[in-house]
Amino acid sequence: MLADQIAKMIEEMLEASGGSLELQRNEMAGRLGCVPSQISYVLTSRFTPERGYIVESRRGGGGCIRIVRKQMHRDEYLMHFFYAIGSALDEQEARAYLQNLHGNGFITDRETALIAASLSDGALSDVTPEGRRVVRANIFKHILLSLM
Amino acid sequence: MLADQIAKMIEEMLEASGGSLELQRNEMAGRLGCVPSQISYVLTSRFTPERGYIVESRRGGGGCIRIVRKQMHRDEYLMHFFYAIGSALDEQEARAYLQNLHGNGFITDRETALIAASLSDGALSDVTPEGRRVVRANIFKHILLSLM
DNA sequence: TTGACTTTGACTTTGTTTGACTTTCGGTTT
DNA sequence: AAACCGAAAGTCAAACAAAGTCAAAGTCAA
Repeated sequence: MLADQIAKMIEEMLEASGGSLELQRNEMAGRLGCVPSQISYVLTSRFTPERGYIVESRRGGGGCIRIVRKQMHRDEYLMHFFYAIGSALDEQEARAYLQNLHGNGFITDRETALIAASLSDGALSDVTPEGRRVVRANIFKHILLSLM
Repeated sequence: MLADQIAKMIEEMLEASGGSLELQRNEMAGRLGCVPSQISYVLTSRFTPERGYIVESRRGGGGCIRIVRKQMHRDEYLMHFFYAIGSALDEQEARAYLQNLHGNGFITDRETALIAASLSDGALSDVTPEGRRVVRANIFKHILLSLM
């Protein structure tokens, strides 16, 4: 399957470059003989935060896509959290996780306060109460990845 | 990319001169082999107040452009931020502010990465694109509060 | 045969580069 | 002075160069 080939190729490039790389969507699509949006598809379906990847991009002339692989096995503890969080989370649960992280020395005082602030109901007051729990889980997971 | 090269060059000149400098648009464009308005473009797209720069200029014979990197003091700085962020914010703007905070030593590397992660489009992907900008501004403001 | 996953391409959004035209400033000429 | 001139910088829209989005169509396994 096309998508798998592309994923494999990106994986190899990541390997060769030690975990992070920049590519140009159009250029890559040209080399592979596929439409550019196929690259986008592969990135959104395979290189997700859940699987430990961070993808950023820039449009316009000279634009590009940056892919970073986070070392999962590096810290099983954080990964454990990552999975424990699941897809939704309320403020109390989030605080509990934070306490735990803090207590084990993964994050500083300031970082704890800062993360608590960004996950608070107040900060997310523009999201519906139901969506809020989902958004909170997502933010938390992105933060965990950034700490690895 | 041309714009990035120019930005880098100006950045270096600022560094070498300790934070402020004067340049001539036409003369600089000549040296770089680009049209003068490219310099203007770089200045308006990169050397913005959000990123902590002040740009002034004088037209006419002997005219020039003056660029100053400003560093404010903590209190007024954070106040200013609150105003500046407003009620909605896209990811690019958020990054610019973050870069500014980091550059002035208000937040560490880790904190910068962590906040960037929590404000990223990825982290907020469950919110509609429009709502996202509002939520992002709100989170950012809560984070700033937690830093005071 | 249905439902999840893939593939494609038309259309949108964002960012860059260029050049023609305008405005402003300082000096010179009347 | 007032008018004029040339040397800056400013403005703006068009052309170009990416990446993003989305829905329709295709594929395949259960």
